[in-house]
Amino acid sequence: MSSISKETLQRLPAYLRHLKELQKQGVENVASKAIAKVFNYTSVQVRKDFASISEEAGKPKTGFSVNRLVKDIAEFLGYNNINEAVLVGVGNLGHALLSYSGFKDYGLDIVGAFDINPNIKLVHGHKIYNLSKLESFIKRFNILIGIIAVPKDSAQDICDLMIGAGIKAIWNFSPCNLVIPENIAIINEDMASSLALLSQRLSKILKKEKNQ
Amino acid sequence: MSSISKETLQRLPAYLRHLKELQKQGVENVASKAIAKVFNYTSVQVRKDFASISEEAGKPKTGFSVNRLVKDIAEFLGYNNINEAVLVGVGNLGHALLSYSGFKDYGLDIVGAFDINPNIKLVHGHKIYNLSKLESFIKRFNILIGIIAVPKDSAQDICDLMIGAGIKAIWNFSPCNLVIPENIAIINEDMASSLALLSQRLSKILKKEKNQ
DNA sequence: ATAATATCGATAATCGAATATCGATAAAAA
DNA sequence: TTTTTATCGATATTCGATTATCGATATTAT
Repeated sequence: MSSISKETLQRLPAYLRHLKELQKQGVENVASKAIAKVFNYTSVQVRKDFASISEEAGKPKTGFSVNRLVKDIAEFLGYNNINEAVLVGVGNLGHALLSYSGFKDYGLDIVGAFDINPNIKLVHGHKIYNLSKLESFIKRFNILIGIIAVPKDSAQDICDLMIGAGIKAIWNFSPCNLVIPENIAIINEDMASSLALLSQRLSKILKKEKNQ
Repeated sequence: MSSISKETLQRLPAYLRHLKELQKQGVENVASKAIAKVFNYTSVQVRKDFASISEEAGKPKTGFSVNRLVKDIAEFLGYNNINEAVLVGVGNLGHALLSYSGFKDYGLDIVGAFDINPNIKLVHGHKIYNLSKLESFIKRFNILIGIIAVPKDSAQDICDLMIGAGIKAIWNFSPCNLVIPENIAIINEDMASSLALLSQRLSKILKKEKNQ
């Protein structure tokens, strides 16, 4: 069935952002070519991406309905049915995550935040619970998503604790490789990996400029 | 020449982390199969990745020298010659980035932090400059990397300012699509994109469990 | 009404990355 | 010393994603 490619899936949120911007500007229709230009893709790719998530076809000479695309992408990404998540680790990064108001737009709601340090009480409207409450909280509210923002040395312990309590998907912000069973989803937010890519591209650009 | 694939490049930092861990444990040699198991790759992939960045071959029955791999990967990723960067936006996310001590290990040094709000003075040992100083700072110290951690509405302005001053690579943490000329490198740290992937994997897992 | 044009969808071709295969070889066991 | 075994590198294959091509069609212009 709806077997969408990983690559397409990852482009969708960016499309959506852009399309919402167009919507705000009152644009009603948009050609794949115009969108392709913004993102530096080919128009074929944009059309294929759209085709894989929307029933509505684009019209020759007119393009795609912006409203319809916004609706279909948001629907596909599940931005309408909110997922609840717990966050563990309310250090600098945890603070940043808790203060980010955009998650709800992406269908994510951090309903519980935990830290081993009981001094912290309230961060951006989120009450901070002691780590000892994590397990029962996850079980009681049947939470499926866990966000890890603790120092790397405790990340694996927190991960195990989460999985033991019933968490099925982990969003890991700690710079470490977590070992997990195979029926658990994980995304590592790996800054080192991004940075490697950026550095390489920078080198290429500098080399190019030199040779000109 | 050394045309390494994007995918390989992005796996390297994780390998390095793991290999350093092995090094700490006193492990001298490691088989590609053992590493593959940790990351859920095939051993062939691990070997190909290593082959693309190291001259040293692995030995049958023994595997690869951990020390040598650590040396070669770190060298390849440029973790020895540090890149200097400026950061703009010292809100919650900016705080988190400034407080992260790991960047230097990845060859990145945030040498200047800027904010439009002149009340902030010092964050984790970094003096915060007024945004008005950004351009001259970049020019004076010949900074090539700019980190954007401002609200999305001002991100494009900051981006333009950076590029105008000579920045060649942008690490964007704002949830928006920046428009840039083609001789500039950019990486978008797009949480919505990661989240989309995580949600999809979670759905798949839940569906699987239901059908069992 | 007819012709020109922009855009589409579907199919085919290309490209790049992951995986499988297999002969070679270093170390360990017999 | 000979055999077995774990592991490797190189090559071939498969797979998945991107890009190119082309005929069809809605709109606009003549």
